Amino acid sequence: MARWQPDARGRLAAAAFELFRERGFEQTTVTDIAARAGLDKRTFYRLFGDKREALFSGGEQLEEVLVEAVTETAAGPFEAVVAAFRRVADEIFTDRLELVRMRQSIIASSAELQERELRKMSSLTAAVAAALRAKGLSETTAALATESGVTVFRVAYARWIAPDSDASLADLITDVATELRAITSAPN
Amino acid sequence: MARWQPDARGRLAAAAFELFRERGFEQTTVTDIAARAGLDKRTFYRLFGDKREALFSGGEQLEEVLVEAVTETAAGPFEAVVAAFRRVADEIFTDRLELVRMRQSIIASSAELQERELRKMSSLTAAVAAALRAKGLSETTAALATESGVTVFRVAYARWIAPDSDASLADLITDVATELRAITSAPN
DNA sequence: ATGGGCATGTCGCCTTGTGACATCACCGTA
DNA sequence: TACGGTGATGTCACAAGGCGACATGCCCAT
Repeated sequence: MARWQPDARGRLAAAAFELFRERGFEQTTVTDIAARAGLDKRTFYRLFGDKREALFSGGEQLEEVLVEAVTETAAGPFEAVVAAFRRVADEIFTDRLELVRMRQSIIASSAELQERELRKMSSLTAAVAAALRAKGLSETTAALATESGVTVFRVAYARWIAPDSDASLADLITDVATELRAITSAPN
Repeated sequence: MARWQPDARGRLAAAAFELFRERGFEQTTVTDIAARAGLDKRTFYRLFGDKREALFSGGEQLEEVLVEAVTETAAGPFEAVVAAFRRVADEIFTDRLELVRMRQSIIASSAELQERELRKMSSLTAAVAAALRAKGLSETTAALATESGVTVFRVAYARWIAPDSDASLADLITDVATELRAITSAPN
C-alpha cells in the first residue's frame, strides 16, 4: 500500500523511450513524459539531470563492468581493454540487438542526443584510463590503450547494429582488433 | 559610411570569448553577448546556431586542411592521417598555445561545451574517414585509420596544452604515434 | 502520538531558441 | 530624382527547458 507507484525512475525512462519513438525527441516535452508516467515535471528533473538523460538510464552499469574487467586482468593494456569490451558485449549487449537499434535510431535523429552519447563515451573512456593508471601504467600508455580499445569497440558496434549484420558483437570486436593491429603496425 | 559596423560575427565571437572568461559560460547570457557587441539577441541567433557555437567559430578551417592533406598524400592510411594532423599543427596551432589554453579552460568549465567539442571532433572524424573512403579504402580500414589518428592527436594535444609542456605539437604527434604503434603491435 | 525524513506536487521565475513582423540604409533602375 | 527591392538588424511574443522554494502527506523511529 505504498503512497506512490514503485520505480518512478524506471517508469519515466520507459515513458520517454516510448514517446521519443512515437513523436521524436524534439517533439516530446518533459511534461509529456512525466504525464505518461503519472508524475510531475518537477519530479522528472529530480530523477534526471535533463531530458536526454532519460534515454541513457542504466549506462553506469557499462562503466562498472568495464572498469572491473580491466582492473582484474593481467594482459597487456590494449589487450586488457579489448577483452573488457568483449566481456561487456557478452554481459550487457547479448540479445539486445533490437533494443539497441531502436535506441540508436532515436539518437541518430537528434544532434543533442548525439552530443550526450559522445559525452557518455568520453567519461567512460576516462574511467577506464584511470583504472589502467591505477595499475601503474603511464598517463600516455593508459590513454592510448584505452582510446584504441574504444575505437575497436566503436567500429565493431557500428558493424553490429548495421541492418544486414548477423555476427555477434564479441566476435566483431575480435576481428576489428586484429585489423587495427594491421593498420597501425607497419610504418610503411 | 556603412549602416552597420563590420564583422558582426567576429565581434560576437570576441564578445562571447571575453565574457565567458570574465564570468563563465553559464553566467553569460546571449543577451549579454549581443549587448557587448552592440547588437541584438536575435542577431546573435541568426549568425550562430546557439550560445556554444560562438566559441567554436572558425573550426571549419581545421576540417578543410585535414581533408585536403589526407586526400593528397600517398602514404598508408594511418600514416596519412597522422601526417595530416602534423600539418594542422603547423598551419593552425603554431603560436597559439596561450589562446588554446584559455579556450580549453573555458570548455573544461562547462559540460555543455565539452559535449559540443566532442561533437565537433566527431564530425571532423567522419569527414576524414569519408576522404579516405573516397580514395578507395574499405569502410572499416578508413574508420580505424582515422580514429587511431585522432587518438594520436587527442593525446598529443592534451600533452601540448599541459601546464608544464614546452614541446611543439607536431613533435608530440610524432612521438605519440610511435607509442601507439608499440602498444597495439604485440598480441602479447 | 508525535515529529522528522523523504518523495512528490505546485508555483513562479529566468534563459534558450524561434517565428513573425517592422525598419531602414543601400542600390539599381526608370 | 524618385522608387521599389534587398538584406541585415531590431522588436515583440512565446514555447519549452531547467531550477529554487515551499507545501503536502506518507512512513517510520522513538
